[in-house]
This record gives sequence, C-alpha cells and structure tokens, in this order.
Amino acid sequence: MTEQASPLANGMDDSPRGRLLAAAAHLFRTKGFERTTVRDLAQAVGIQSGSIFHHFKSKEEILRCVMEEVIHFNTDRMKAALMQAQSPRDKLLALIRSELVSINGETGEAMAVLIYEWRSLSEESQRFILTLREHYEQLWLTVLNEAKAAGLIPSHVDTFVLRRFLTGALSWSNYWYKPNGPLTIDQLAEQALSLALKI
Amino acid sequence: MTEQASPLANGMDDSPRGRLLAAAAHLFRTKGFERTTVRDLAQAVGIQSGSIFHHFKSKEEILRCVMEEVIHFNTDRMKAALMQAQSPRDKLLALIRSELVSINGETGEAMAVLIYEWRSLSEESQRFILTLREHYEQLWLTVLNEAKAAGLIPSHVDTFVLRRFLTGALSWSNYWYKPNGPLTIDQLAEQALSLALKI
DNA sequence: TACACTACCAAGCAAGCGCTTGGTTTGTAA
DNA sequence: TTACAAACCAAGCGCTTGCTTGGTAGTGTA
Repeated sequence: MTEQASPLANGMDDSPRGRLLAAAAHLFRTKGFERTTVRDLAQAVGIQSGSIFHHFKSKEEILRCVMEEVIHFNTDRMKAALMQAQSPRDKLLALIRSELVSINGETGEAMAVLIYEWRSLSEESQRFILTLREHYEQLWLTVLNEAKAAGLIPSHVDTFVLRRFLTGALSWSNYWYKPNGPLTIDQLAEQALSLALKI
Repeated sequence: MTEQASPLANGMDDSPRGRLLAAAAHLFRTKGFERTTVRDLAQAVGIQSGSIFHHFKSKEEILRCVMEEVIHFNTDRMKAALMQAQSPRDKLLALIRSELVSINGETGEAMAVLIYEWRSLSEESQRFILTLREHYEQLWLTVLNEAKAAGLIPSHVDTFVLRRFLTGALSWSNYWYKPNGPLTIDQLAEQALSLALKI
C-alpha cells in the first residue's frame, strides 16, 4: 500500500541515503566524479562530510549505487514500453523513445554518470554493473533482429554494429539536446528511427 | 627539406615537449585527466615531476595542447581526404572514414581525450578549442547538405540532427571497435554510410 | 526507566596533490 | 675556452583529499 512518486522509486527517495544519491548524480554529472569532493556532496544535502560515511562506506560505493539505481529503473521502464508495442517497427520506436527519455528526462544526470564515469569504478564494481547492463542490451538485440527478419533493416547491416551506432548516437544527445528547445523527444525519436530503418 | 614521420607532425615529435604530449594523451585516455598525476606523467617520460613545468605552465595547459594538436592534425587529414572525392556519396564516405581513422587510428587516444575530457578544461580553454572545432564541423554540414540536395538523404531528415547522431555513433566506436578484430575500418565506414544514407 | 538504534557533528589524521624554488648538468656555437 | 640557454634534479611547501574517531541528540520499544 505504499505510494512512490519519486522518479527513481525505492532508490532515490526522501531518505538521507536517497537524497545523497540524488545529489551525487547531479554533482558527478556536472563536475565529474573525481572533481566532486565528499565535502561538496555533504554541503549539497546539508550535513558534515564525515556523516556521509554513515550511509556509504566509500565515495566509490556512492557512484556504484547511482549506476545500479538508474539501470534498474530504466530497464523496468523499457520493459513496460516494450509491452505496449506490437509490430517490430513499434517495438524499435519504443526502445529508442525509452532510451532517449532515460538520457534526457529525469534520470538523465544519472544516465550520463553511468555512461561517462565508468572509469572511476573499481574493477569489481565494473563487473557487477556490466552484468546488470547485459540484460538490457539483450532486449535491444532481440528487437533489432526481429526488425531485420521483418525486412525493415537491410540484410547487409550487422545488428551488433547497428546497436553500437545507436548507443553512441542516442547517448550523445545528452550533450546537445535541450528539452525546451524546438525539438520534442518524440520528434527526436522519429529521426533516430529513420536512421535505424531504411523505411 | 625537413622530413616528418611522426603521426602528429610538428606537435608530438621526439622533443621533450612532444614526448610529454604523447604520454599525456595515453594517460589521460586510460586513467582520465583528474586521476592522472603530474608524477605519473613524469615517470612515463623518465623525468622528475617538477621538470614538467619547464615545458608547460600548468597541468591543464598540457590537456589543452593535446586537444589543439589533435584537432589541427585531423582537420588537415579530413581536408586532404575530401579533395580526393568527387560525388556527394564519396565525399560523405571520405568524412566518415576520416573520422573513424582519427578515432581508432594512431590519434585515437588523443581524440578520446578531446571528446571525453572536455569538462577538465578551463572555460577560457573551452572557448579556444571550440573555435578550432567549428571549422571542422562546417565541413561536415556542407557535405551533408550537398548529399541531401542530391537526394541521398530523405527530405524529412534534419542534417544538424543527423550530424549529431553521427558524431555520437562514430565517437562511441572508440569504446568497442578493435582494429585487429573481424571488422576493418573500411567495412565499418560502409556500415556507417548506410546508416546515414537511405541507399 | 533503560536500552538500542539511526543520524549526525566536530575535529583531525595520513596521504597525495599541483606547483615552486634554487641549483646543476648538458648540448651548441662563437 | 668561454658563454649561454635549454633541460633537468632534489627537496619540499601549502593545500586538499577521502576517511576515521569519539561522542551526542532524537526516537521508538520493552
């Protein structure tokens, strides 16, 4: 019977831990992980820097948690979007739209952290996060292969390569797309779909 | 009468300064700018950390010089490639090929630094580097618009958006493409061209 | 009332950081 | 041989970093 209005569900709620994660996503995105100090983070939520370590055992654990939360949340969102779609074309549009919303919507900062702060994770954390991403990527490949089987993608196009092109193209939108600009997310998704399909 | 075999011409030659820039490109790429210390850099070229500041006045200046060198070198390469091409299709392929070589060839590490270490530049350096990039981007837009006029790109596709999709798609290859893998740069360029064109 | 638990503060430690300083070596050329 | 600049070393300064420590206020439970 619990209500959850927060964009990141159980992960970034109004608890002290949740507020720390939300502030971390913002600071890691704008300043970068290395340039963000635990003192910056503490100031952002109004506590002393030492108090952070009551909630997380290290600065790196905060980074890992931000990434973990955003993967879980956006994988769920993508699955939900996929369930609403029937045709291969609609399914692919759903994936593209979903990923663009992840990148440019409320979870955009955390997504940018996931994509661009990878190096700052320990090797152990990298392996952990990678296993979470694999499931997400499998959904993409399945839909792309369906679209190819349906003749929407030319036979000479490699779907692995296509997915990687799309990963780059869509994630890059984080650097230039302005939600309040002349282009809506839906229009952007249509442009991306016409990039992926030959029709 | 001077001969230049070095990939980065006058910028990253065998001078102490050139060796520092080459080592910096490698370290900034693999560890990130912030995680790379001047002591790391000094060790890589076999000098004391303090001696670095005989060649550069700050660590940030080293980053700026790496970016400056790689832009100059790759803009020149792209112009040369463009001169060899005639048709709009060949021109676009030349641009794509040239950018993929920049990203995955000898200048790959420096290109990755240019793309992903942007935030570590001072605002003043950002403005400076941005003016260098503008010329490069103008070449791209001209060719894309020619291709659109020739009917190679559908009229509903925005060439600004297309260029940004391509920027992301091509630069992302730095993260996954393996030069010694099953795919050659030329094959990758063909896949990217078939992404951009509807033919 | 006693106990346990969460959340936090105030203070500071050990290590690492970019960078400076004063002086020494090395190569070049008159 | 002398002169001079480029290249470099050895030492360390002042500061910031992530994190630790010992203790306290507030809240819920028995």
